[in-house]
Amino acid sequence: MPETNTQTRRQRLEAREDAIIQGAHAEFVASGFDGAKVADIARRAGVAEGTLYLYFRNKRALLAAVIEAFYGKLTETAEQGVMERSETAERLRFLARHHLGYCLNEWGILSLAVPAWSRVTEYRDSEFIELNRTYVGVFDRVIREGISRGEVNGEMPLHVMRDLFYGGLEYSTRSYMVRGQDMDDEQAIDRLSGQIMAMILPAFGLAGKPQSEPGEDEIGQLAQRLENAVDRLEQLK
Amino acid sequence: MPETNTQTRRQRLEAREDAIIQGAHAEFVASGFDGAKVADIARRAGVAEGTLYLYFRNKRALLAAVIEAFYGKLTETAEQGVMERSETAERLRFLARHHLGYCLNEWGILSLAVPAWSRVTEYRDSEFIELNRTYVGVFDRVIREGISRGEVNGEMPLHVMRDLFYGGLEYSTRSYMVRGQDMDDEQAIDRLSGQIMAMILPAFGLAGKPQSEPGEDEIGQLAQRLENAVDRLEQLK
Amino acid sequence: MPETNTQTRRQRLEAREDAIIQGAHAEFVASGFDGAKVADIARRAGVAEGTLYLYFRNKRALLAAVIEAFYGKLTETAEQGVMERSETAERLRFLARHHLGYCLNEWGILSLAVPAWSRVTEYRDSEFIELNRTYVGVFDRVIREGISRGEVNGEMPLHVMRDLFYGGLEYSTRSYMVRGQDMDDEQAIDRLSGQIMAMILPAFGLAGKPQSEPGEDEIGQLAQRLENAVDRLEQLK
Amino acid sequence: MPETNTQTRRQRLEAREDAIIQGAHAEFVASGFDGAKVADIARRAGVAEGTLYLYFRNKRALLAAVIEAFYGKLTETAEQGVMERSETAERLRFLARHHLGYCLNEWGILSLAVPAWSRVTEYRDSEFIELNRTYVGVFDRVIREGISRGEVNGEMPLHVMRDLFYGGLEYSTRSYMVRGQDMDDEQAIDRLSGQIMAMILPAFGLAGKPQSEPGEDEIGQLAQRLENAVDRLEQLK
DNA sequence: CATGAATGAGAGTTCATTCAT
DNA sequence: GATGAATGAACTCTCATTCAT
Repeated sequence: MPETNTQTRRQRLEAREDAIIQGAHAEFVASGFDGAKVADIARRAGVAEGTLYLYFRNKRALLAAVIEAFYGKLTETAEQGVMERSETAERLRFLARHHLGYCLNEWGILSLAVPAWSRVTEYRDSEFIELNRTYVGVFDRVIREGISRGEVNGEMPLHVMRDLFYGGLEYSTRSYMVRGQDMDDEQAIDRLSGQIMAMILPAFGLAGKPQSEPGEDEIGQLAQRLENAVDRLEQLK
Repeated sequence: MPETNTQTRRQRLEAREDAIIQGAHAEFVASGFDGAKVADIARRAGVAEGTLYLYFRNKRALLAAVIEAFYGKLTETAEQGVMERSETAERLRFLARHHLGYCLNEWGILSLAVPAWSRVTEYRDSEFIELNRTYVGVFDRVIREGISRGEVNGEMPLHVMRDLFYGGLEYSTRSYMVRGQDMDDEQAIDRLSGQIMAMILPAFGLAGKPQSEPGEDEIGQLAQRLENAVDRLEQLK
Repeated sequence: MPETNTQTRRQRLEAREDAIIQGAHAEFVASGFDGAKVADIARRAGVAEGTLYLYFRNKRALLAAVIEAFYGKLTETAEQGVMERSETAERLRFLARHHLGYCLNEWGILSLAVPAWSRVTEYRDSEFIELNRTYVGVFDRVIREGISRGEVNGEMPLHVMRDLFYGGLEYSTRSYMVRGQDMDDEQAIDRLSGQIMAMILPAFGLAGKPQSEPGEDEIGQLAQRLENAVDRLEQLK
Repeated sequence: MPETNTQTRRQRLEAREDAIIQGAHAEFVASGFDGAKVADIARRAGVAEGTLYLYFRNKRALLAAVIEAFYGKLTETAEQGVMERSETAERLRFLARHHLGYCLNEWGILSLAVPAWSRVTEYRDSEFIELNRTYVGVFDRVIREGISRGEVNGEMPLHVMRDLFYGGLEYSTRSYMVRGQDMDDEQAIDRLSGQIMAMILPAFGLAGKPQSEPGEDEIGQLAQRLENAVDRLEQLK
């Protein structure tokens, strides 16, 4: 009985903490750190304002918890997806889709950890940096293993590959969002990650896709396109 | 006399406006938008607080002015640098160094325009987006011309190339800053941009350095040029 | 059995109440009334916060209990010390040392009852006043008995003697604490109370100490000093 | 014109600062430091809450200003009153009435500086201590001069005399207020200070009132005067 | 009886904006 | 046009008190 009670109580506490983190997550995404009001976080979480401070020292600690939780989930699912695949190219394509998916839905969170990066002096930032480092560690391992397997060109610095990979993905998320979502997100993720990977994989030394090998077929395609263009021109006339 | 006066007065006003924008720029970079205090901006600009409101409706308008001025300079210098170079690879290398240089020194400003992107509803954002579009237009033109010249592989969508280029550069800026500056910035810029370009240029179809020696590949090049011509024809439509 | 139980239970309750009062005492001394946190009192007492409210209606009642307990002990020990002595001078010297000792160690508590005195309207104050009256009643009885014995000069109002006695002691405690404790407390108590009493006892009509009675020796000393002074004057010349 | 303007503006600022200090003074006296609400201080001063912070960094600084202003006035008037009198006994009687008057009307303020004394670690306290030291310096000088004139018995430590003087006065203020004001304050001041001084002056070696009638004690007096002369001679050295 | 998580009113403080000079 | 003192709404955080367990 007491055990059940304890169990129940502890569970309730954890459920509450989760609710608070979720509420904070939503509010931070919606309004940014400074724009987020503690009162609104509390309302979203369904608790009183004062209650927040039983779980987190202050607003900043709340942000830290949110980011930590987010990176935790991100890293875990990334790791899992990688383990389920064996080929390097496949793994990278998965990581790209995975990252892009989170970026698209929760763009705000990732950028919440960033502004702090500009003021390097702030010591708390190291916390976020560490989380990020752990996350990109998944990518690093994939690449290292690819190199040792001879699938990946090992001549270029790992960190450059990483920067290109994540930078390209995140920037294209922004671009996509700015263009305005004209297709559903699933499609967008597939398409965007596909395009990015089509450029990056070869750069990494991995054949983008075995796909159509260049050859005489290209000439055929070209001929086709020329004919189409001419058709259209004729119509314009 | 009155003309001189008017002239002088107008100049004085513009000088003030510039001073204010500069002060705001510095303060925004140092503290972010929410962290920036109007009082500090005024102090940096050497004017009274109230004076700011004679020139700009409110803090937000001040930010808009700062970003506009920044993008203006950014675009102008980019354009100029491109014009001074003729080869596509050279131009891209310049754009990379140029962008990286601004990123490194004024990281904050670029990110100030971004957070708004997450809240797509905010109508003012379109203003910043337009500025950014104009800026990256420089890159776009370089690429289009490169394609039409046959220097750049025209198979991949332009926006993907752009995302990879700017995304890779900005992400590596962040990485560099996080690692802690262990070399002076000039060196860092050369090195980082060099590494990024070493990966990107080949991906764009530009031989990193040794460049494609002319030879029997002429048929391929011909095909490429034909294809580019088609692209342009299609765009004309 | 039930009696034993009741007995045990009652004892437990009293022990708890005492623990709470002690904890509150310590916290109040350390932080003052407003600065004291109920949570800290509970921690010091080793009970839960809510438990405090089973024993005391609120924080204010807790303070009342603390002060009452403190004055109780103060009065009791004062009374006892007086009874163990018979001469008025001895008794007063004891009371001085006794009061000073408490002042030095528990300065905070006495002053906790005071601030309320400034807001005369607060009705609860009478409670503290009564406690203080009872306490100084010990002094009053000593004086009255001294007067009736002819040891004390009965011409001056009792309350003035009391004010001088306690006021002098408490003010010199403050002075001593401000100067910074440069001697151990036992010494300080002896010395301070000695000095104060040396002035007060004669004023009360009690010979401070039998000490050196004025006589012809004074003239000898004076002669000596005059000679010394003359010597020095001659040297100056 | 500009001078007049400046003058006016500066005067207005000073007037406001004074109003704020007065408002804070009243509120602090009425409610104590912790009990005082900044909002109420602002209302009493007739300014907005934010305005307070243009003049004083925070609530604590406000208290410091209040106490400083109070001690300033206290010291000044004390000094002046002393200068207008020449006999030591007269001077002390004046100081007593003077101190008592302030105590009676503004009891709260003096005690506001005290609670901090219990927590000796707080560095700001030294500020208050210094103010108090300056104030009692007036008393000290009166006594020292009295000693050098031979009017005051120089055998006892100065700080003990001081403690007795101020302690007695303040304690009797409290007693008086506790008893409930049954007479008007002017009367009370005269009476209380008279009673205290009647005990203290003799203890200081000053004949309370009737003063020593001249007579055969002439030899003793002569000795005293000689001794005083020696003192002064020694100090000249 | 005991607990301690939950509450929410209320505190001090900040700062973008205004307006009398 | 320029100033900067004044404003007051809005924020984060604290903590005495309550009450379901």
